[in-house]
Amino acid sequence: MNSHAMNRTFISQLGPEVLGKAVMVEGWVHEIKRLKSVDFIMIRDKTGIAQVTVKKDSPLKGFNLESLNRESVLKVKGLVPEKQISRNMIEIAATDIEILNRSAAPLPLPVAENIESDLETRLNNRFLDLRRHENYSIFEVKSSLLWGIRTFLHSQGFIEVNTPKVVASSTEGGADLFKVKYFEMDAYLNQSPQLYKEILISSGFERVFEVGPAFRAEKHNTTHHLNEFTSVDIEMGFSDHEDAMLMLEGAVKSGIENVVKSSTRPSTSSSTSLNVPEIPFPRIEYSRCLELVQAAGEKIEFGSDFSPEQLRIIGDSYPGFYFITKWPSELRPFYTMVDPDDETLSNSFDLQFREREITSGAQRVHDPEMLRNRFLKKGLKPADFDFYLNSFLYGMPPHAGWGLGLERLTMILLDLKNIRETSLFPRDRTRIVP
RNA sequence: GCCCCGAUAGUGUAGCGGUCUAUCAUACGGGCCUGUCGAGCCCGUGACAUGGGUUCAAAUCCCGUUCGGGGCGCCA
Repeated sequence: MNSHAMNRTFISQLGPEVLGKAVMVEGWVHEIKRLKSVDFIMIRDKTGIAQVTVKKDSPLKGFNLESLNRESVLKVKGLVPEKQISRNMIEIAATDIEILNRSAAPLPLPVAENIESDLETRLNNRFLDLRRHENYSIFEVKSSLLWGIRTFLHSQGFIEVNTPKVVASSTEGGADLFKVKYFEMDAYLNQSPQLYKEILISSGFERVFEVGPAFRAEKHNTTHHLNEFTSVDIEMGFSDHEDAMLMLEGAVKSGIENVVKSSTRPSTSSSTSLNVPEIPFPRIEYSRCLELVQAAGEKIEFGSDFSPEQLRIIGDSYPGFYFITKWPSELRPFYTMVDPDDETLSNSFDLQFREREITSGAQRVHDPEMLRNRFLKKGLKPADFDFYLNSFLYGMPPHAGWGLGLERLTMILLDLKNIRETSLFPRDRTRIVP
């Protein structure tokens, strides 16, 4: 830290102990109020808002209040008066104001006003939108959440890895991939680190996790899908789906604990779900969910996925986090282990929060012959996946893992209506800028 | 990909055939004002996405285009 930063005080740190003392704060002009005998400048940094007062008779060099716009960047030195007149924020009597940079006016988006703008307008001017504390706090929560998950996984002997996002072939065959030019070759943006983290299990890493982008070229248009999202993935050797579920609920609990502990309280409307959940989460078998949904009068047969409406029915019975386990084999990707007791089922699970899916996981197939057959059954060419299959030929341990959508989890914790709010610069069907 | 819906000042909105030289709030510019704190008061600037059509008359009705929203499918 340099001497400049050391002189600066964050606004939230201006407490009773600074009364009568000289301070220096830096930030943006939140609001200006000019009265006859005194001018007020609300200054905002990422921690809070303070009121800078300038008496009309106080000569401030290099300072021209008349031409000062909102959102200009200031460095203010001043005295914090013993006698505070301001009712809801700390007051600083300015002795020196330096305009570090000016803002243009009018703003394309209100920062200080309580006017709701369309998400479209907000995203087009995201840099300004994020100056609002309630929006910043979403990313504070997301960061704390991830930190808590990372801490937990480290405590369980996982190491964090990074695998390629530019790949030659599809992971699961199903989801659409973004095609990119890679010199003279065709390549794709990876939809999941699945194959690579499994290879690392063959490499003897035993426990790995990765936090990285995943790309899905699906033309969905919903409030809970992004074409680029942050996937938290784990894979663990000598383990099955039960082990993976233990890790998952532990990680989620640890993440939320960290949010509750460290957040400066999200100012988002309703953060009712921000209680540390009890573990273990309920484990509900797919067949049980099927009964539940059928009992509610829905038409669904074994082998079908649940519609949003049907997930709502299940969610009503299990408010909070719960696992749906033992999914039909045919609904799962080729690398999913079948249930040895019932070939039609798989050792798989989804983590749900009410009607929302957050995580998908399973024990994986580790027998190369079985894997080859699964490829064929799903209509995939094993030859395209030699780089992956080869790692199964020379000693691949049984293993399991999961992938968690970080934006989904953040959205759920903060009860946000649109997943785009949880991505700094979301990529959806039509948006690649900014 | 399918099905609904929408587009009015910087921002968010009202208006849904003539009374629209278009409402309100806020921002912005100017002025006033016991230190304001969701400040207040006065004045001002500023908009009907786009092309065609119907009509004596279109922000308003119809069609196309562009852009956007929601739901479904698929998934994390």
